[in-house]
Amino acid sequence: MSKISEHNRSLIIQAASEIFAEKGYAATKIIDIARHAGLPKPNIYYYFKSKENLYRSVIENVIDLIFQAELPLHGNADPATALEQYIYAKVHVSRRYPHASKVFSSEIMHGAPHLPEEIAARMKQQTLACCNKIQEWIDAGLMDPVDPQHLLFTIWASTQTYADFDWQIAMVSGKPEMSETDFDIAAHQLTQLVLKGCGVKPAEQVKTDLAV
Amino acid sequence: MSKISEHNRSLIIQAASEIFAEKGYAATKIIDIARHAGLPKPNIYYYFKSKENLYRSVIENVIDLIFQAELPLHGNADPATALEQYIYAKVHVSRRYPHASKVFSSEIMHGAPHLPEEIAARMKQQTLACCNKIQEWIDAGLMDPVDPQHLLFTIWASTQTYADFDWQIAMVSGKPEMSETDFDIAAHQLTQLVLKGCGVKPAEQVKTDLAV
DNA sequence: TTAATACTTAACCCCGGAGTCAAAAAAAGG
DNA sequence: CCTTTTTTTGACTCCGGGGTTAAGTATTAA
Repeated sequence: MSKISEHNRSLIIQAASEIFAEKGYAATKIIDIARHAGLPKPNIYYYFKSKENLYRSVIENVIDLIFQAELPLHGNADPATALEQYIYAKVHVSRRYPHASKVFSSEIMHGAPHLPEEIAARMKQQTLACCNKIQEWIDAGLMDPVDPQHLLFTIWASTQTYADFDWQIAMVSGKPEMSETDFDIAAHQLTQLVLKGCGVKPAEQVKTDLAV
Repeated sequence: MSKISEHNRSLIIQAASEIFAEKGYAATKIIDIARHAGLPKPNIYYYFKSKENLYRSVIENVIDLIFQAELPLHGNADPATALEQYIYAKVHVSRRYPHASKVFSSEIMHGAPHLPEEIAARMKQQTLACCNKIQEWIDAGLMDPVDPQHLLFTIWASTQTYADFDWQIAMVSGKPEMSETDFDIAAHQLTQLVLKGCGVKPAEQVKTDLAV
């Protein structure tokens, strides 16, 4: 794949992400993506054979970002640290890649008609791993016996909301868009809510316990 | 407005809600709504002049339901009771009117292009009232000093997620759909998370305090 | 019973957006 | 250089879905 091809492909994916996020799949016109990428329409068809195909490429791109954010829950950190990092990672995705978040949400909301089976399987499996990790913490007495799945749903929803419902947040708060600090405050407050709400022992406490 | 007109209108609104929720505005075909309502296509245009107009009617319908759920925060109950009822009301909307929830979310996610200015204003004003109420509780020492707006965002997101992301929840949990009990568990756990996470004093405590 | 109004229906129009194509231009390769 | 491959471009086709029309059939009102 030549330099120019690679460059144009990423230009198009980027533009497509934005337009798909803004309008949704059906309302998106290829020509709008083309204009936004500064290329003539047939180029889109040259690099990606169809609208459907382009959309799938965008989805794959987006999924990678989402999956990246799951990493903090797969290390060996204590629950307080892991959950804090997890929430920050999730909020970070909403801040840094709002388009990706919206495309993903939109896709899921409409029953994931374009999501490859294989990706769904990976999602399920990864979620299971997260639930197991949380269950371990519960069994070890490091936090209250909550339902891990519902806890995840709450974290997912609360963190993605800052990208997906940015319009509502802007309207309600009166600010046209959230600052870096606003995102940090949001992540911090959600972390506190989760840690305190689930009775998670602070990190030092855990170390001490294990040392004894 | 005759009996038959009223009946058909509500048939159409109902069918339209479902299809709009399932597919989104642009991907929805009027003929699908017609079929789903058991009526010929031109009837849709007879009762609602255009797709846009029908969609706006659906939105108004939907907004009413959403606004209904805000009521618990406007009474004089103590925070523990009010928040519990609020969360249950929100979850109830997701369970009972999943289509409404999705239509609303989809609309907001794409920048609310069809939402009348007047409704946005009501939303803002009502949110402000909720924030004030929470701030009062904080000032009265009935809960931790959290940011009321972010708390609301968390509650909105976490409750709506059960309607909006039902596909993901079904996939992850392995159950094709959530039972009544599942919804109750979800509402209960979220309530606990919020109450404990925000250090809300239990209802009895509040009464005692005021009595002293 | 009749006139007016409300509702239904089949057949139609039309536009916009997905997708194509063939020829030109530019890059790469020898 | 000339040849081959990649990329660009404007001008096209085609069709699906929004919206219309005009003629019909029920309902209502008096």
